[in-house]
Amino acid sequence: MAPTKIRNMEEFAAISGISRPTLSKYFNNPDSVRKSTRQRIEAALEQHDYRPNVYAMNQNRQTTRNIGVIVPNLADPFFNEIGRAVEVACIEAGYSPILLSSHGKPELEAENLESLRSLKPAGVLLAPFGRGSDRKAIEKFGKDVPMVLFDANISDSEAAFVGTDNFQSVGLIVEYLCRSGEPPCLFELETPSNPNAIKRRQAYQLSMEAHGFVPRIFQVKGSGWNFEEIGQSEGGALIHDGAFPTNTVLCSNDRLAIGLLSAAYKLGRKVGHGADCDIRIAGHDDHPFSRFTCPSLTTIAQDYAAIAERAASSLFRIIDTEKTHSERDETLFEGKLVLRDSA
Amino acid sequence: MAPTKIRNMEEFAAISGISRPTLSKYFNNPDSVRKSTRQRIEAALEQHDYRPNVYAMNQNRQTTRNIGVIVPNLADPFFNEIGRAVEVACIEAGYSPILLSSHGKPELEAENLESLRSLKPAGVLLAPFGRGSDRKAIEKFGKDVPMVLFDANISDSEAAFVGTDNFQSVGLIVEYLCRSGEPPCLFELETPSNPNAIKRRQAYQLSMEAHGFVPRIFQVKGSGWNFEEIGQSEGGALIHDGAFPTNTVLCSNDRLAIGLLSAAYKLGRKVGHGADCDIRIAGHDDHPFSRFTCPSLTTIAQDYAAIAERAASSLFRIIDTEKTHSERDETLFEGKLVLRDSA
DNA sequence: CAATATTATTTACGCGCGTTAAAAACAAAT
DNA sequence: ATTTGTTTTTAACGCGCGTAAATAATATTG
Repeated sequence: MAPTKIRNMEEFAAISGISRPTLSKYFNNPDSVRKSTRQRIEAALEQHDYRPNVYAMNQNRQTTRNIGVIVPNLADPFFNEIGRAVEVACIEAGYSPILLSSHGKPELEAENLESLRSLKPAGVLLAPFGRGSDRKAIEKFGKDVPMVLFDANISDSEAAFVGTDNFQSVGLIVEYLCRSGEPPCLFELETPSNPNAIKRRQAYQLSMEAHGFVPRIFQVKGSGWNFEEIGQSEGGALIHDGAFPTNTVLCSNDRLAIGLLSAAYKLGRKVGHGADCDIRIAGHDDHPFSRFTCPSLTTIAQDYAAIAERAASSLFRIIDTEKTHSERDETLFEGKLVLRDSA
Repeated sequence: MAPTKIRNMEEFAAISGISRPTLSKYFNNPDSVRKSTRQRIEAALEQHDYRPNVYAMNQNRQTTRNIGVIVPNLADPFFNEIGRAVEVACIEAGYSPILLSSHGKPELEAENLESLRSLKPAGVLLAPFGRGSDRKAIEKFGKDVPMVLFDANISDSEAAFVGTDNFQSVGLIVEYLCRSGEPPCLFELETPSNPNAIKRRQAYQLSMEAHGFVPRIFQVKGSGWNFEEIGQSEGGALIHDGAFPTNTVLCSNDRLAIGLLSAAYKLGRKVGHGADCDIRIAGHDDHPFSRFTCPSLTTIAQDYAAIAERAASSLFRIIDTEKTHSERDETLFEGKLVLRDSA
């Protein structure tokens, strides 16, 4: 704001009357200087608006204050929300998050990891694809950089993991569906792109057997991220053919359910738990749009906020203690049943 | 991949037999060295996998190969898609895009601009809030850094702009609705967060008058980005009260329409253009979910790809010619009518 | 007030690369 | 083979900051 433009820390030292090493300390951690000094610096800062050169700052550091956050697909509202929550947690802890999306392409995941490497991040929060992930690349990366996995786990990985307890959550909704009507069939992809899908299938089977019912699983062709499309076309075909042995369908995730709802509507089937309804449809994840589907979708809400918060704080702990892999810890949060109109 | 770890360009020069200045030239533009040299470098690169230190590279540069991309809200699928398209265009042109979301908060827009500034970007692609934007900050930024606006324009700005011709697109759908049934009312927010909404309202009025109908505009309370919620609650109230004078409602955007569809469903009104339908609902933007609503949504598709492509290439031209603001050019692409089941 | 602990200053080096100028090597063309 | 034009090498400086060691100044304590 002042007439004189400050070019570097040297000049700012001269104009503020504070030595450069002290300024350097201040910019790397304001609390590392005495209060009176801090106030003098901040006063000068308000008048001259100088900002240290980021590139020069980080060049000699072996590690920066950057935190890389990688999600498989930002276009998916689930990852959008959880990615955002993680970002906020990082900012609050004084780090600079860098949110990267792999846009549904597993090969981009490894690329993102590599491009993060050159940014010398203090740590990385990764929501891996699972199936499609380059496990070796991730494993290798985890050895060099503190890393916490979230949402999707990678078995036999040494990295910490934070996610939802699919056995608990699926158990919850299966129990509800069995109790309130006909036992559910499971509707999912033939080649699930997400390891959670595998856990959910197992959980469904276990849960059904626990209630004395025989599990009925319907796997449809299709891969990738266009779940709604697949749910609509393949799921619609199943409805049309009367393939489901009961009137209740549990979808592996909400996006499939949204497609299935759309198909049911097109076929003139009334969805819901009323006496006049033809079919019940439930999902998993509490997708932001699930409240606005027709009818609104009964589903399981994951605890986005808790997962993000915990993933971030786990990472910070690892960064601080420099113990890249202490005891392999795995934190699972419970899902909550969200009762709406579709089931 | 080789046993020896290369620490810096000096070492890579030694091991590859190429002088450091030549390597430096190569990394800044591979085409600036002779083909035979380039091949030697690339051969060495494959064996030793060395990557220049990004921070050291950029420290002495006044401008980098980074391109900042700022959108108001990545959680909105529209901005997600167009943001991604812009990213791809930048990568293909050899730049490193940095995609930032303001998360629906106008104040974050200015912050993002500031944090970009310290990254010394070669240019910035900005989709501004419009109404809520800090116009002065944007104007000032545009004087320092090459900038192209997209999606939403800022009047009396000197920056180039690329977007959709709302007059054309709204004219198109109004014409269709008038021709195929009762003339549409307009459903929108009282305080639109996006300048496109204002243009669309004007376009609606003009278009209705051109067809000899009197425009009927319904503005509901609510601001922010929870369009579906507002569409559902406020729009639902309007339907319930029989406030709409005709059976056709054009929504200012698809997300409002999705909320309105949800409300109509809850109220038991059949949406569509069939003889047995109670109401027609149309939107604007061709939201990714519009194909899966019940019924599927008739809307206007913006040409995402063209807008992104053009915004990026405009920016590159400005960067190359260093003429920050040549003739103020404004490029508008046409929207396409997407006929589905809702209207 | 003196003794001690904490914080700031001075001085100086190094990081990895951009960049330049002059010299050398190389390629193309007469 | 010589000239000319282009590319590479050599040598050297600087960027803005981190960081370390020694010294000086300032707080804290009894």
